[in-house]
Amino acid sequence: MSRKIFVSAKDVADRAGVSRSAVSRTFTPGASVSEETRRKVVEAAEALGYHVNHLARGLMRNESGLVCLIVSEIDTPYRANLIRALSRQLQNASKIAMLINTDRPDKSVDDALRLAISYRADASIVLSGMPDKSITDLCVKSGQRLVLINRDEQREGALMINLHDREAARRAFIAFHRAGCRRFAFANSDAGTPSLMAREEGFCQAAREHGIEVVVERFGATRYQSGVTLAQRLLTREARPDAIFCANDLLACGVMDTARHQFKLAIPDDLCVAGFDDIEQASWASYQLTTFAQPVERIAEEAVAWLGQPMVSDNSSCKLSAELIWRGSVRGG
Amino acid sequence: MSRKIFVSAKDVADRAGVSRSAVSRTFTPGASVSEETRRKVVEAAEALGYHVNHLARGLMRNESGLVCLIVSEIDTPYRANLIRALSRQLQNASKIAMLINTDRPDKSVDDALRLAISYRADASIVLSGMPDKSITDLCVKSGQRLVLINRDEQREGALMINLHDREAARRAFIAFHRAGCRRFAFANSDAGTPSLMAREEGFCQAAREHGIEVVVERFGATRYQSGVTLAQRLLTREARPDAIFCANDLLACGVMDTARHQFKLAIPDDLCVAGFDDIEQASWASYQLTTFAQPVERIAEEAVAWLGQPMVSDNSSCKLSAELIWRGSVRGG
DNA sequence: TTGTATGCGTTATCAG
DNA sequence: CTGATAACGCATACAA
Repeated sequence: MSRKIFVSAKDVADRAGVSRSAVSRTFTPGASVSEETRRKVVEAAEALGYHVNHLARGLMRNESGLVCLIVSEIDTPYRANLIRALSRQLQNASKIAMLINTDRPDKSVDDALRLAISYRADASIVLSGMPDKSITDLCVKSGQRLVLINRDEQREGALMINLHDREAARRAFIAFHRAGCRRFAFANSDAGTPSLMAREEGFCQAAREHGIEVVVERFGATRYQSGVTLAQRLLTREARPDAIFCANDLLACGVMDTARHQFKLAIPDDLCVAGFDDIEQASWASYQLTTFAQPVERIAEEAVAWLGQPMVSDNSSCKLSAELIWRGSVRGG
Repeated sequence: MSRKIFVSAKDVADRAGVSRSAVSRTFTPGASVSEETRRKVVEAAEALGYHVNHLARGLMRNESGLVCLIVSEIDTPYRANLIRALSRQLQNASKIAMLINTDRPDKSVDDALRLAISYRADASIVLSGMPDKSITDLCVKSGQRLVLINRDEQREGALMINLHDREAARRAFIAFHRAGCRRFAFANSDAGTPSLMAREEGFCQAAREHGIEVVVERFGATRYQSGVTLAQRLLTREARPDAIFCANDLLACGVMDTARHQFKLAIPDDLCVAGFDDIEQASWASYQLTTFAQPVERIAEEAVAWLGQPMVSDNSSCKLSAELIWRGSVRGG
């Protein structure tokens, strides 16, 4: 057990020959303190290695400066990218990100939010899973801000950031159709996440309006390996699809690799593939995947900006568009 | 400005008809409290939605439960994976990760450590950059634990976790040599990170012992795009290399894609490639990259375990081995 | 086992 | 502009 010895404002005050209040004011932006006093305080603080105790400050101000990021599968390219953007923009707003990993099922989102409350986080941003209404109500009642990204569910007092998934999926269908594709498939995981389901429904809906039925296959986690399995199932069908829209890029990469290496298909000649997210790998020469870019920086921007605004009682909503990125995995363009 | 209203231990005490201390004891593991009192307290806490204020508790115990992760380029596969492992294992140890992004140069590692001190973090784990000695000394003097991963520099009182980079690089050379390769190259970024340089030196050293000179090329960030440029430089040389060892997998992916698509080379027949890290993409069908796996879980394990041990004054060191993963990008095996 | 009193480091309030 | 004093919510030594 290491007894930590931190230098306090009192130590600085003693050394500088001023009161504790003077020290406090020196480190509070916008407080009135004479140049002479400030100089003495800063000098003493420097010499002693003093740093304001944010725990105590948070206790007083009832504002910790902590923002809780609740997320699973951090190592997924899209998630990692979003976390990067969020942590950067939070820092710009003088806030600091607490990371709560909900990979383990027993560490549920509800527990994570409880932890956020314990640390008196100014806000929580949920990127994975969906918290229970009772716990989100508690957050809001406690005055904690709540942001739900791609969760697509109503929560009193929270900000919901979503994409126009259905519209994007519709555009994907049209692109395939113009490319001369005739047998359409949708490759999905069995996660059942609202945004993934919206893409599936939007794609099928658009096809139906053209009198075309889509083959839907769902399997496993939303990862590369599931894409492999999905491709094996889809490409061994009697009427082999010539267009596969994947719920996200990770699945698409698995589908493309399997189509090429196992089934010896040429992309886009034999098979057109599109994905969603625009992860870095989509632009790699091996894939050149046509996909929809999530506006990651915009999402982070909207979330952080909302945190700076005064609280309103009813729920806010923010709908953003995904940009179609044309690459070589779909003919034409 | 939202005035946050949290329920305090006093509120719970009033409702339960007991003293504040009884409430405190109920939520302090190992404190002596009667079953009857505990029941009343828990009931009242449940009803009111009470959560212990970790800020105040940290203030008292001088132990915040916060551990600071200092890292740049979070969206890189290897980093994201390490962060995932660390955050998970920290949670198992009842600690919580604060993420500090040092992407922006003005947000240096030193500033990050200062922030960690301000939040009275129990420890800081540095994954990127190298803090100044004055600031690490301050950390240690303040009783804050410090872990440096792959930083390869001595710091009083810190734990340094490193890999046997040189030995791994030596094994890479031997593998190439056995595969019949004759013209060796090393593809590095110009980041100059100790671990990257150690791999370069180890590879060159091993070659020198066989009387072979290695062509070394360094360029840009340690990312895919730099791999593209490096391949273009190396593969247009008069004596084209038939073996390229890359400082990490991201560079290797860029090198492989460029060798195949731009230079129409077959891997491993015309060119053998190996990397380092064993990121997920290395196992994808398009790459099948022979590489060295960083023991990510072990690294996280060692770091977290060390945090639970009593502090010692001198510095600790932990050297781990990277495991050679044979795949198809090198002949033989 | 329980309650009372005190202190942790900070900021806000108020008198000077 | 400055200094004293009262909170903030919690844990603990001590007395009961």
